[in-house]
Amino acid sequence: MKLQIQIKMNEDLYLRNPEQTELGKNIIKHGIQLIHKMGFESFTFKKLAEDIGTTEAGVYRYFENKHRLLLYFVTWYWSYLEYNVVFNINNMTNPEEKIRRVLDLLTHELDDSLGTVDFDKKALYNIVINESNKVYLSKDVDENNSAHLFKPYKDLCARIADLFSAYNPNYPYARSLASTVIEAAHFQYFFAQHLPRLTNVKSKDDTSTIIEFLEQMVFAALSPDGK
Amino acid sequence: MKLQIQIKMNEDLYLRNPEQTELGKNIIKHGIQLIHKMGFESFTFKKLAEDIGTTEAGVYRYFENKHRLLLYFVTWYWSYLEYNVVFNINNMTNPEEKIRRVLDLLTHELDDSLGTVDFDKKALYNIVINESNKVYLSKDVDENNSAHLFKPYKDLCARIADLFSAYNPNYPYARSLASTVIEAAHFQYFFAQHLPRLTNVKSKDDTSTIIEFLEQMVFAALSPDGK
DNA sequence: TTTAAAATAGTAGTAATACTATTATAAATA
DNA sequence: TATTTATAATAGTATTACTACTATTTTAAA
Repeated sequence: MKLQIQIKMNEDLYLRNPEQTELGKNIIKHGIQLIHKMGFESFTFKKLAEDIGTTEAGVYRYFENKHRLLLYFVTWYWSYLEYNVVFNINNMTNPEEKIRRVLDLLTHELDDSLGTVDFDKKALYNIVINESNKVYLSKDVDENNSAHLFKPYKDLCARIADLFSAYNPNYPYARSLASTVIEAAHFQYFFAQHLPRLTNVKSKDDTSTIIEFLEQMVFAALSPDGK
Repeated sequence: MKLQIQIKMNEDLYLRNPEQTELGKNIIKHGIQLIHKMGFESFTFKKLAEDIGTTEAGVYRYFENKHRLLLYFVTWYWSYLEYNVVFNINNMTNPEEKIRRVLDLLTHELDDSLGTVDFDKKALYNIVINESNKVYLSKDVDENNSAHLFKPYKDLCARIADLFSAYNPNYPYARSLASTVIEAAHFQYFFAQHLPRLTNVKSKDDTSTIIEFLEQMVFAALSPDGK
């Protein structure tokens, strides 16, 4: 049995819920493909509209601008990942095992174990790697943050930080380590692909090295006798 | 005695060397101020030209586009930082002490110990924090990389990785740790300022926590008995 | 069953951005 | 002094990021 995944999105992310109409679903589906293919900077609502077979104004009725659409995608990923983390470690008792599983989830494309969606998860993972930082590295971080648009990212980070604290209650930088690990997982993948001198990861498919690097770093940092 | 700092920049970064004319120097000086004030997305050559008192075309004669100008600034920072690292650890013998000094340099605004420049170093540091990732998170990474435009970043990373390897020759992820630490230093600063739930750093002036976090992480990871 | 109002979609704009081509002016050299 | 040569300013264009308005369809009330 396969479930259809439904993630409740913050209503401030969109002007009209894209999940409720055919056009809306097409905006999501084709939007992910197009941003993935041409990169966020070259992506425009006009190109998206042409791709779908609607008008530019049609897209604008769903999303305020392309930044909001990107934020919608990235937020979906964060939410899905947190849900995936919770679901995966649910039946585990060993804190170390939980952390290993989380690092595993962070470095892999989203799998379909929880259910299916009607867009390209691989493309979405690539968007997260290449573009996700841009959603908060902007002049309206504070405004967006006040509107709780980054809540899923902060929840994910807090959840991982809690695992670190459970493993070693005396470790004082759980949140910093969590955000560092999330970002590093993505950056190491990107560097392996484009700037290999910045990493020991051999290729973009070499997820095992990313995991080994992160595991060694995390458990060393969390070690009670860590200097 | 104060020296005037001169950093040799890759000639592919600009159309005409901005250091050789008054207008060029103004583009650098006012460009840094403007990007810092309004953020890279809102920044345009037209606004810069108006600010300086020249024309848009005048700016275009020096830089191909605003991305290249940003890359020029970020590259200057990387080059200066590497020079600063070399200069600072030059007379040190203890590998641990060297690493501590590097982490210190990474988390602080550029100081004037090496000499003076005629632009706002504080503003440049903020640009690096807020915008530097955008120079490589773009569709033309590979092209820019082929033109050696990221060499200073890679050199800086290699230099830090070498210090890690000197401290522990058996550590297998020196490069990954170096790039992670560089990025983390900047991200933790940004998170403290805008998304505090993602960090244990209390405020943007709380550099000591950033340093303590990074030091603990680095030395734990590099520890020979690290699990 | 007609009619009005509400929702949705399409057309046609505008201001700003990111440039480029052309013309004008100043400086340097023959 | 004439003439290249270098540099700067003017005036464009195509594209982007929207918005206002009009047309059409759907829904609901009379």
